[in-house]
Amino acid sequence: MEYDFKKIEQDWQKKWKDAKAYAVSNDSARPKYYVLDMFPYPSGAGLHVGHPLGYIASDIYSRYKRLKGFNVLHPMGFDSFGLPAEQYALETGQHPATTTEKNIATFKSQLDKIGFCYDWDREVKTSDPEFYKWTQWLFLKLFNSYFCNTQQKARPIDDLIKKYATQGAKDFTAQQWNAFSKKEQADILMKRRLAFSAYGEVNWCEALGTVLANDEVVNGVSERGGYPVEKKKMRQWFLRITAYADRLLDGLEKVDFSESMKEMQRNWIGKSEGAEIDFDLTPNPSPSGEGSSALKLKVYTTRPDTIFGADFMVVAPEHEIVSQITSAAQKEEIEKYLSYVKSRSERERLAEAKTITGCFTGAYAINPFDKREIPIWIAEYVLAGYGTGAIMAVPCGDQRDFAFAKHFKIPITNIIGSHYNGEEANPTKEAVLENSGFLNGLLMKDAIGVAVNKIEALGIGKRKVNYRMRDAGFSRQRYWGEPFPIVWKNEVAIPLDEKDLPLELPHVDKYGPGPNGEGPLANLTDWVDLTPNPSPKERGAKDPAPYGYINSTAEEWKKTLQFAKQNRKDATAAEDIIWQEIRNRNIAGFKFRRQHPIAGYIPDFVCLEKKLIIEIDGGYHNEAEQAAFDKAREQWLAEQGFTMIRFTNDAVNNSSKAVLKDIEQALLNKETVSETEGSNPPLPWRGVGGEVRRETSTMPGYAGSSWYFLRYMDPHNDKTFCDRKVSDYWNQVDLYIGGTEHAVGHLLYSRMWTKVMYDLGMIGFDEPYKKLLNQGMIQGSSRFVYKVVELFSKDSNWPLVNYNAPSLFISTGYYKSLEENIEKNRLKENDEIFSLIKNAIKKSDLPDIIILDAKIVESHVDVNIVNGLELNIDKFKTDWKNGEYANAEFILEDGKYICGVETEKMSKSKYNTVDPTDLCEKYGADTFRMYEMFLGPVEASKPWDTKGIEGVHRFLRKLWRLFFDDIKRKIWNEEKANDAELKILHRTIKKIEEDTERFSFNTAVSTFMICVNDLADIKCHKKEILEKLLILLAPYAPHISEELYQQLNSLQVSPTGGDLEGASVLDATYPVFDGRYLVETSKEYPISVNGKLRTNINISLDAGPEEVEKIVLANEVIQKWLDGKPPKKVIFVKGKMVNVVL
RNA sequence: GCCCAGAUGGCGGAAUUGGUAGACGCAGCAGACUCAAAAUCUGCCGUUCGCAAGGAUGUGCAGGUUCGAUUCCUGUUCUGGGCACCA
Repeated sequence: MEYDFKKIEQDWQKKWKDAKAYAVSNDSARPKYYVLDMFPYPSGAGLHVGHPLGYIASDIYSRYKRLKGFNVLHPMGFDSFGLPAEQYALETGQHPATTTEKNIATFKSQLDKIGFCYDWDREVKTSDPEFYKWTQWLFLKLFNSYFCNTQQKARPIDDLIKKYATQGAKDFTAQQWNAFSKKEQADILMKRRLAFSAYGEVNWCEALGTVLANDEVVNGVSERGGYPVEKKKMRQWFLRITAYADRLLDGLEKVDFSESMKEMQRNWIGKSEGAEIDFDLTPNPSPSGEGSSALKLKVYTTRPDTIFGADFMVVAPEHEIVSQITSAAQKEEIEKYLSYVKSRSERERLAEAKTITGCFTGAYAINPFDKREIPIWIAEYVLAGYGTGAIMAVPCGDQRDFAFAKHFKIPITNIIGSHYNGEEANPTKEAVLENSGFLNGLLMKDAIGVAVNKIEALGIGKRKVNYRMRDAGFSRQRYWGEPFPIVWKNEVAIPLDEKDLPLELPHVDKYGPGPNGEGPLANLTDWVDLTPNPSPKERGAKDPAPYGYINSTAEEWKKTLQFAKQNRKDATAAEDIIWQEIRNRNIAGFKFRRQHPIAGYIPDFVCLEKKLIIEIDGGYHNEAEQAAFDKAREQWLAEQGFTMIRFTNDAVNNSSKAVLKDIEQALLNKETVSETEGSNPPLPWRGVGGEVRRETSTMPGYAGSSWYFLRYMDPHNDKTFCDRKVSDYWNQVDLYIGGTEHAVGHLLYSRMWTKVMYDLGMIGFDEPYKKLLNQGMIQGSSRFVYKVVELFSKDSNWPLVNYNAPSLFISTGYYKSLEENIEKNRLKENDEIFSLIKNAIKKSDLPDIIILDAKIVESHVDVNIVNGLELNIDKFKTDWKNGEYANAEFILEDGKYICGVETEKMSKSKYNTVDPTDLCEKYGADTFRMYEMFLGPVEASKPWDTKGIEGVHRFLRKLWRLFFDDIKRKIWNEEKANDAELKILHRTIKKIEEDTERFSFNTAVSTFMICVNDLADIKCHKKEILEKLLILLAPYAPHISEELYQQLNSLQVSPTGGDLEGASVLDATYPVFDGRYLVETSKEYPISVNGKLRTNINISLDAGPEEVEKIVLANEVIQKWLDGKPPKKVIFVKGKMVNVVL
């Protein structure tokens, strides 16, 4: 029987699905194990071979754990909010919800083809309202909590409010607190909330009217369009992650992450201990001034011991003190510098470390100890956000300060004697201080404490622990993210009630930015503005209207909508007659809406395009009260540009034709208004207050991913984000697999959220991930072709040939030599490439002219039409770029077109992506899974190369042939296995188990190969051996293992499904290793002389040192090396080796 | 500039604790089977000297520790990844 992987894989994927083989219960007697992958962003490009690397590893481990008797949770979902979908929407007009849904479907079908054991019933999607309802809910928890410094944990903000109201705080008494206005109280509380709002700087691009990410800014201008970008302060949301800095550091001790990963997080948090020192300033911006001004400059330093070496101060350009201290003389310079800095992104300020820039303010600080006047500079290398935004620069001890001093010719004070050589700074702490007043003679590291003590004693500074980490910016001026459940009322943030969640992301038609740098949501004025209607009185109406037609609050607006709905149901006969006629654009092609609220009013029919309202009036409109209301309403609507025509019920009942004629005439008489204007008539309260607005920014990508691992546990719970009993059962993620690119962002945020949830008693653990395994990045291997575009002659600068059709491509070897030759200016008429090009382009006038230069364009070509390095020319002609090069000509090497290669990031635009689905089609999922693992260690990054996949496929076929012969016969037997066979089996069991446990999947695959090779060599077809091998293999190649296991045991579950319990290899009993089969009595010892292997001798393992030495020295090869002399020493490591030292 | 990781045949990689360097696979070469192809099987396969036996050499480079180093130490070069110039 052939190994028909297609049929086997299709069948089993269906059977497993039907039997719900991967359904996971939250209730099991077995021990739990939670394996999690970092969920993907469902990009439009679909899955490429880089994605599944980690997924296959986690799948193997999950299946292995299941065989070992664990209840394994191994879910998958999608991180489906994000910028790319929004960008795509901006370009194509397709709604992100639509494209995202489509992309997810593609991803899922691609994942399913690889045969993962996900329980899809637990799928989560961060953009699903059912999911982000809880993201918003958790945000409210963060908003309603503060970090208690005494208890070092999050507590409900209500506790703090209670405390303020009863005991007050450092800055105010309880009495004062209670007297504060709501706004004053809110502002104080905002400074403590874990999710808080404050002003933060963003990259603002005026021309695009939008906020840009750091990497969208290049050289101070926008990446797209090249418009100027500057910093702008905007209200933003933040998470107070800095409060958790110490606990995030401490937590690293108890998790199993790689050391480098922990190191990265430590560096990010960047805890440092130092001191804040207040420096007095000279009153006048000149060194001759005396006394001190009231202003002080607060600097942060980790090296207070070097204070006597502070030759200048550097203040961040954004620092507020700059404008206050700048001298008149320096004002112009400073302003010039400030505008330069404003145009620089933080990333640029970081990247160009070599350029030294700065500007003197004209002001001087005073060294508190020796009263030396220290010039104050501003420079972009000091950031406002870190420490105090100001440093004391010690050029002899800090390389950056040194470079700055040299560049601006600031004299350098040496405080470390011979440790400073004048050539470069020396950041040592081991030198003895000189020129340092009261610190003279002290070792620097001892002086730190002495200096701080003195500073504190003088009251000019204090010890201070600082963190490099800043609070996490949590808002984005974008559309495709979770809306904030926040309403702003008179500048106070009011959280939505929990029962109003989810606050669904409203639909928009346009994805461009809103006004004033706000996100697209700001364009939805109806959605944003919740300012209550003015009361009828405020509006000038004489009497309150009946039937709630005029509303005063948002709550009443809701009622209006309900009213409209009810009105539609309760339509009069006359209304129905008209509706039948005008619906579906039946009257002159115009669209009418029925009972459509316009602000607080509900007209019977309205055509928004024409701003035409039709009222069909009953008798009560004659009553005085109603008539007054009608009048007021008509007047306001007229102000908004609406025309109203009225008909009585009777008129309609008597002659609907005439009524319709009138309506048509009215439509034609009026001008059409633009769609936006028409569909969004301004509400009556617009401009009256504008005080109650929804938050229009959305949450960033990491919001959902900060807690998604909990939702998998209890994905359908509509009472809470995750039931406590359930999270107690599943507890931490035992194994988390993902890339290093999330080392700091995602991992730190989700660790913080977990700690908050733990503090608030919502879950029972404060670290989300017990063990983290980093998968390496699979890079793309790009292929290039080289097209001749222009050739230049010796005598002219003009192109001799503008070579376009037919296109000419030259093979890489020629391209390389051509490049080289042109560089050396020695391309000769008799060069091979010259005549080749000549022949190819068949230009008769060419021979007289020496080609001096050629313009050859390198371009990507799809890796999938290249075999190794050889371009498939036929496919290139037919498939590439829609046949653009059908008539192309090629200059070949040895009859082949060899492509250029480069390793780059895998990306659709580089045509270097390989679709796993294609490989699964061609070789099967089992082959694909094993090949990805066989490629190398999971942690290692490597370029993708499909070349070796054949070898793995051959291995599976060879396995198949242990069970079936060429003519489809089963060839396994029930014979008892002999020692040799058992030895192979148990050696394999041991190695596979060890390798799987240590995630060394590549060596496990080669172990399987060795095992199958060995069994084939000795023609072993015994069920006793083969069955156990299949169970070992099942996590790696589940389909073939299941098929053969079923055949071997004649199980065959019905294709329509049913219970697989006990009948599937998925739940077989994992073979138990028995060391007895591997016991050896002797070993082929390697015998070295002076560490160099000379021979092997088979010696009993029982043999002791003396016996071994005797045997070895008697050996003729060793005798030869000894040359009659006795050895100096014989080293014997039992069971390992022997080394004879001469 | 700073931090982290890595460097082994033509290629991907193995060597788990300092103990036979190159497992396993790809590619290549030679052969068997076949009319032929595919598939399969067998052998060879770091470099170099040698007919061979055997020797020399070899894990980025230069040193060191050791009876013995891909593994440990020092320095160095290059490659990849990260970064918020963090005082």
